[in-house]
Amino acid sequence: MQREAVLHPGGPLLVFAGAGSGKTRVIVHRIAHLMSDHKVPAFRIFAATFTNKAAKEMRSRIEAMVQGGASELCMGTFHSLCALLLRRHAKEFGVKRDFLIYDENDQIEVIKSILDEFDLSPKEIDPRKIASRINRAKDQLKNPEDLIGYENEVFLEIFRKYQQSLAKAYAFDFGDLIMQTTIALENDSNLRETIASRFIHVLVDEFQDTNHAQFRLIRALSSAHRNVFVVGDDDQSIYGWRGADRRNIEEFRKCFPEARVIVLDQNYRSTKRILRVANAVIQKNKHRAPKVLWTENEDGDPVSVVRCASDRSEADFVVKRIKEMQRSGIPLTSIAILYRTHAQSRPFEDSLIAHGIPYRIIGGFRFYERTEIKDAIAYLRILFRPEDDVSFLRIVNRPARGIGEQTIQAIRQVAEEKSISLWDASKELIANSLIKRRSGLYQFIEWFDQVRNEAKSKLEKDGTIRIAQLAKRILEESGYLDWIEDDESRIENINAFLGMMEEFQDAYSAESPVESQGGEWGVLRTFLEQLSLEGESPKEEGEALALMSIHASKGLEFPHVFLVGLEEGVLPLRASNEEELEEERRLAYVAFTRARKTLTITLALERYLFGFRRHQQPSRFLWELPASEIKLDFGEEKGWLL
DNA sequence: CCGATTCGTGTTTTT
DNA sequence: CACGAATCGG
Repeated sequence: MQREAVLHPGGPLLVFAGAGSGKTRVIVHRIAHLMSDHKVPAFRIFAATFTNKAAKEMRSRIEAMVQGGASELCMGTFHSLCALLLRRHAKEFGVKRDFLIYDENDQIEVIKSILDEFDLSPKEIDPRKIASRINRAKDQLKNPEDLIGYENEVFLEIFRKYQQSLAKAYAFDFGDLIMQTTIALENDSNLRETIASRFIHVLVDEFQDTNHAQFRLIRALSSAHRNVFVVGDDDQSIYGWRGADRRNIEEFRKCFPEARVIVLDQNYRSTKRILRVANAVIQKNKHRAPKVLWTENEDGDPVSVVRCASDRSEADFVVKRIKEMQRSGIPLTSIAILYRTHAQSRPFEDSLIAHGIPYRIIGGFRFYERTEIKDAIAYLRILFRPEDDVSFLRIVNRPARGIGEQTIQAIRQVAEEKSISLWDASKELIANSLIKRRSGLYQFIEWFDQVRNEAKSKLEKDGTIRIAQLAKRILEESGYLDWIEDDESRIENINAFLGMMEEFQDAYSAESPVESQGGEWGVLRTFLEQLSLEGESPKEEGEALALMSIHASKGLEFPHVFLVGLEEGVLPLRASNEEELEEERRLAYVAFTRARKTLTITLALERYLFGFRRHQQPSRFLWELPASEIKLDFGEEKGWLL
């Protein structure tokens, strides 16, 4: 069946690919096949993946199969691909080529400013909830006007203001990237013709986790040729909270009635026992396409279920088990600990450190989310885009320059009246001598303007500029470094960040010396963009154990998996309705099916949760495990509950 | 206006 | 527990 999918002659194809059925392999081979046997030029293939990391891996696997050209593939997340299209065809899309990308933190800051302006405290209205509602609207390709009558006026007013703020800063949020691209393609038939006829083949991985906007994008992109190849598994849809719509699978069949459907239900990854456990659990979901994965692999060991007294002893147990495995020659890289929430990693980290076992946390609190790194980024963004109010507010008084509430309000007022950015409003105040020459704001604006001008003229003269050097200068002259000098780790982080910039620029100028689309600030802009789109570059070195959330484990596999915290309130974390419960169950399913050889499930009777020590009930999912495939382990105590 | 301190609140998952 | 917001003295 894999072969059928790879060699599919053309037209729409829907591949139902169960966990471990060789989904990635099929996509990789499919692309390689198109390139070498059908002579499809790489740049005419559009392939959307779930993460940029996955794209990178696939790209290098394809590179190894075809001789060269894989670097030309348009492959990445929907967000990166849309950013690419919008930039490359900025004129046709009617957008500014140098747009910034706002991530969720930026969104929250914008919303907070708006709430402030409306005299609403963040207590009455949760900015995160607003952000989420805005994002969900965009997933449906809806703007505020489309929602009149469906959403309350206050929200719509905030939404409108929010869009204005982004427009002023020439910024797009994640939702805009998809929405702008899709709407333009749908409404402008010339543009659609140009773009859609360029991409002869459209491939989509993890199709079950696409949202409605992404579906419409796929439809528009494949309108010319209908060579659309989607791969997914409704049982692994775990991003409903982010707007993913599993109905896209049915929608696809409606929209492409001639589509061929191929089912990959042979699993090549796990043992029979692990698979039986996973199958048994997922079958409890009512809303799914019926299917049963099978395998020719060996039976393997029973799945162990271990009850521990507390979160601490759960961690100690797992670490003890890992030490035993290590002694018997199992490499740490073949083991993973999976949990529902990042908060659960703490006790494991403590225990691993105590035992001197190297580990790596995937996802979670990221480097670039540290305050000092965010500050540095904000300085760079203001340099590149003075109209970026979010960054302006962030650093205008860090370090303290005597610019407080009063001054900010004055700037805000001018900005509001003239409908300009805070930066321009500040300049306005200075020009009208409403601000004293000796004031902090005056000095700050003058100084920064000078830095920007010098950098610009240097760029014009030399054609290039070392961004790390520039950043260093800014952080020094602004007094930021002195301000944090007592904090050793912050200084270190800043230095690491500067190092990242150096590295990035070397790689960048080696890769695209001439073709640096995006104007004179190309390097800087691309650097900032990568930061918001994919976070820091992953440094994967050395023999280490992996810790990650179940979400982050999607698409990965490990010979040995520990799934921890199988308790009510942890997994399932919430189950206020059937829809939510089923998504939690799919999460458990995804976790089970990461394991190749052994799967160990643990739970604690007591754990720290919400600041309290709480006694925990075993997860309802434990009762769904087939007794014949599992081995109960009583841990330290007696009196098993099941 | 600054910075330190206290207070209170609220906790998923991520492009 | 950890963060941000409110508060207060300088």
